[in-house]
Parts: sequence; C-alpha cells; structure tokens
Amino acid sequence: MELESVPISNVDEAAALLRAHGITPTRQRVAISAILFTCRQHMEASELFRRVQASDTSISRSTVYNTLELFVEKGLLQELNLGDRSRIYDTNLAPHHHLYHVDSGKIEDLDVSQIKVKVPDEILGKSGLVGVDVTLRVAG
Amino acid sequence: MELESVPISNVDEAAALLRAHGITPTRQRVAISAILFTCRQHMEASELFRRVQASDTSISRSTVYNTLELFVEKGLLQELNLGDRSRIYDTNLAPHHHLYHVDSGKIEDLDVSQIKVKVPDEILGKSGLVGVDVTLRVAG
DNA sequence: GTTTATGCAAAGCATTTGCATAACA
DNA sequence: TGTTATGCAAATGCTTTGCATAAAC
Repeated sequence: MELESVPISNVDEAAALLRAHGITPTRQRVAISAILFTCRQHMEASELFRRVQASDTSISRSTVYNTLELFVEKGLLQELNLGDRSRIYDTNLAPHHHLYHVDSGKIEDLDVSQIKVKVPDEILGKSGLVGVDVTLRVAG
Repeated sequence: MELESVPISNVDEAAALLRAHGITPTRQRVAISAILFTCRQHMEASELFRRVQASDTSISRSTVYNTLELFVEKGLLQELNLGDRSRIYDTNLAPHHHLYHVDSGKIEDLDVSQIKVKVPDEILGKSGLVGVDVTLRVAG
C-alpha cells in the first residue's frame, strides 16, 4: 500500500523534516532518520540500534531509544503492538491495520478503509475508544 | 463475559483435566493448573512463576515456562499478542477479541460475536486466513 | 531401565536508568 | 551560562538454554 511517511533521500531533507516537527536536528537524529525513513516500514528498536552502529555514525543505545520515543511524541513514527517482545516502530503514520504472515514473519499494512469493523456502543460503556487494532494472521 | 475455560476447584479435577488433554499430571503441572484456572483470565508467565513460588509448591522457572508451552500445545491455553514484552496466557479458549484499558492496563475479553469484521477476499490473495485479532483500546 | 519431566544456575536479549560529559542556543 | 542531548556502563526484567538429577511408566 501507499505510505504516508515522508521519504527522505539525504541529510538536508532529514534535517528539514525534523525541524518541521519541532525537533532539533542533531547529527544522531539525522542519522537515525536516514535509516528509518529510507528503509522498510517496520523496524525494531534493537535492530535500528544495530544498523546505526554499523553505519559510519556511531550512536549510543540510549540515544537511539530516546530518539525513537521523541519521534513518536512528535508524530514522526507510530509504535506498534504486534506481540513481539521488542519495540516495533512504523513509519506509516496513517491509521492502519496489519496483515501478518505467520510463516515468514512479514508484516504488511492495510489501510483502515480495507477492513470494516463494527463496534456496538454498549461495549464501550463510559470509556472512549482510543483506537482499533486489527491484525489478520495469514498463512501460505 | 462467560468463560469457556474449565474451572477447577481442587487437585483431583486439575489432574483429570490434564489427563483428559493427554498431559501427565505431575505435581508441578497440577499446581500450575490450580493457579491458572482459578484465577483471573490473563496472566503473564513471569507472574505465574512468582505466584507458584509463593504457594506451597515451589517450582523452577524452566518448569513453568515448559508447562505453559505444553498447555498451549495441548489446547488448554491460548497465548496472546498484546504488545507487552512478556508472554501472556489466556484461559479463555474461545476465539475472542480484547478490550484494552490503556489507563489501567486491564484486559477484557469480547466474544467474537460482539464485533463484526469484514475482510475483502482480495486482501488475502492466495494466503489462508488463520485468525483475526482485534483489540479495542479505550480510555477513561 | 528408558523415557519424560524437573531443577538449577547461567546466559541471552531488549530495554531502562543514572549520571557524567558534550553540544547547543 | 543554562538548557538540552548524548554516551557509557551497569542494572533490570523476562525468557531461554544446557545439563545434571529425579520422577514416571
């Protein structure tokens, strides 16, 4: 499906993107952005740390974790709940669901328009609906 | 909501339940069952370990984790994917969805009949639909 | 007597924390 | 200079592993 994340091709664009979101574009944050927004959509925090380390810019663990939190806070990333034991981040900012290939572990995004979910009001009671997460597990 | 898990009130019933599922009812497995099937529905592996330890029957970590895996395999438990970083098990064996209270962390079950999900065939392609997980996040 | 289950302690892995240093405005 | 960001190394928490011992059939 189409992404809503902003693809960035170079350091200047990354810096501009960060600034546009009220984030001071430090060397480390730019490096992280470069990896996040040019790679595939879903990435674990720990994998990102490894990738950044492997790149020419070495960055500490804490910075990576801090930065990811900051990006979520500033609306550059979404954090996913896919039941893994690690933090998974998604550069797709649109509300969306997931198609999870149980055999390969691959995750595909599904636009919310592709799946209809009907929630009766009685279920919610006095609580407000914050979000609806749907994961379709498929095999083969 | 109503449970489909088998409530057990004593050791003999636990043993019978295990045997009925082709599981040798060892002292440890019975103790684990006693906690699992008489307590609330959702429990983390690590919490179960702590609870068993606190009870009169002391059991090793490995046994607890092995046993939980075995119970899932034999159809006594379901393992959940709720985005926590720990293993969560559910004694509710019926297919169901979840209502997640983001403020308190509380999880409630929703029968599949309570929520309608419509998945167009095109999405699945050649893959077979193994399951549909819906989590409603609510606040307040 | 073999198979099966359990226990123990250590390792693994992702994440978090506290605090000192460095960069920035 | 005062705030904000980074780095380091250790701690935390949960899970997993390997192997020796014990229990079950």
